[in-house]
Amino acid sequence: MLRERGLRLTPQRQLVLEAVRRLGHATPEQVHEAVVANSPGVNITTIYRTLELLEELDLITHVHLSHGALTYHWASEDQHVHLVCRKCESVQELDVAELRPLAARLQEQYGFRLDIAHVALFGECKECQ
Amino acid sequence: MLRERGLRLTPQRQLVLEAVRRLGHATPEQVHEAVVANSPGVNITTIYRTLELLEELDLITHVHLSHGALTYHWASEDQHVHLVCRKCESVQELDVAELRPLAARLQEQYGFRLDIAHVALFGECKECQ
DNA sequence: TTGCCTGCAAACCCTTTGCATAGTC
DNA sequence: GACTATGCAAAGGGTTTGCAGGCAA
Repeated sequence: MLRERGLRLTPQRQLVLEAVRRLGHATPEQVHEAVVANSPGVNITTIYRTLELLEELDLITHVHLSHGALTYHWASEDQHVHLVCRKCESVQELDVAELRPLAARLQEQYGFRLDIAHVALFGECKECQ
Repeated sequence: MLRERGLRLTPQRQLVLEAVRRLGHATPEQVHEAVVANSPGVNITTIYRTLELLEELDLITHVHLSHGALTYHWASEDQHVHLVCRKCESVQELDVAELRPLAARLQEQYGFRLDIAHVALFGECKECQ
């Protein structure tokens, strides 16, 4: 995919992609830690640039969990919605199917195409209530 | 309300509250601009501290629109959900009623109490599709 | 060899903290 | 007069940019 676009396949790019896939959900900093564990010296700047690139290629996506905390994950992984508790900060995953009715309604009524997997819903979890 | 809690009523606090109510949705920086327009010299630190305080008092709330951009708004205003277009960054408002079925379902099935007004949904708006 | 990628350092934005002073009660 | 709230300055976290050198093609 990279070469098709005239881009280059570098060790760093492979490492970042691998790390995201392995970690499941991870912030840029967590990806950095994981990459550095194998090959020290990789700069966090490269992590940011690579994450952005991989997202353009639709290999990964990101979601805003809270306070602007970005988490990236493998794009083809089972999609899910994130339920974020504002009290204990815990994150619960939810099958995207739960949002299908809403998505359909938004598309029909408002012409808005909901990016289901990009959604984070805030509230209060069972334990905190 | 402030005095009940042993807190003080200051011009700055009145100005911030007024600005939030008047602006509808505003980032801390926008609130700051609005306040400074009337009374220059009010520091942005005070804006942050006051916004936090007013939120504790349930006079205002905030929502994460994108990239960690906080926007505050008057708490008793008609509640609404935000539809954020990831392409053009536009924000559309949606009646919270649209999310009631989902909220009910989350409560029943997962014990998660959805904070409806705090939700921002990401996707692509009509124009960008 | 070409020119994209990287590492490094510094800048950047937004937000928070420490401290002395001002101002409310 | 007591003690909270403010302004100022500086630090902080996370992210982005500029630039010279390194490396894939």
